[in-house]
Amino acid sequence: MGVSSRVAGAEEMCPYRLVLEHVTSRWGVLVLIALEERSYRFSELRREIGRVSEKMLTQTLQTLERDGMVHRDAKPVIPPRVDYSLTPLGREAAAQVRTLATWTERRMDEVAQARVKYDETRP
Amino acid sequence: MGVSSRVAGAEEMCPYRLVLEHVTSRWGVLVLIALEERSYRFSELRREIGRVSEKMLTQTLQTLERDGMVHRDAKPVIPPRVDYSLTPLGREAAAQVRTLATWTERRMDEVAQARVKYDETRP
DNA sequence: CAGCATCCACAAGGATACTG
DNA sequence: CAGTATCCTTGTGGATGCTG
Repeated sequence: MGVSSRVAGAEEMCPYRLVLEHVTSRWGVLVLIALEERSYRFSELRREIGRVSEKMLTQTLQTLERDGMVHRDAKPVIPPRVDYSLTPLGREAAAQVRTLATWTERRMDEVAQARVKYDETRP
Repeated sequence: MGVSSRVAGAEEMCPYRLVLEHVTSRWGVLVLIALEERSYRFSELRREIGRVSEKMLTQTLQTLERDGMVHRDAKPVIPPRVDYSLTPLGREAAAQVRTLATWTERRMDEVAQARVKYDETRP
């Protein structure tokens, strides 16, 4: 997910698929779910999510801000303070994503069972 | 999305996040949505989705099969015939993913507007 | 603190050729 | 037809160093 919203093959893809990918991307999901609870400062969010490089968090936040999902509030103070929160649109997205994430979590043992079956029938 | 379910950094990730990524992956989404309507043969599905490399489709199908979302029915005939369909678990996943996709599609003009605003306030 | 710019390694993913 | 195997290009994303 690039700053200018580039993804492999992005050019020939219908626009909504692009937004879908932003929202369901690796860090997109986590950012949305985190911000659904409350607003976060940059490095606060970084710690909350864990193991995100600064670069990826920045890119993710910018992409989601550009898509109108995230609101960025930069306070003109020193040292800089920037708060991130969800827009109403982002809030809807977050709810959907969280639903999917929760569903996945709750179905994990079914998945695990399926994997065992799959694996034991081949080398 | 690799055959053995590898993703960058997969090792240090909680397992459910991995499944979530399979389901929301580029081709995963499209496969699930397509198979929700009806079952497909391999190359039928390839045409339906469009611009998937054979390799990616194979990988995606195998991963989703291993996760217990997709059922693979290989008929022992010549020429080979393989039908793919959704399992009950896959059906649930597909419904969620489709909901999210539909939501995204319907919100596209809000996103578009947000982008214009975002873009016009910077070089 | 909150970023941006750069470099770099590795993995995703496409193209091609081949097989059961 | 439905894949597998291989090569090769591209992009993703981490690490580092610098700035307002």
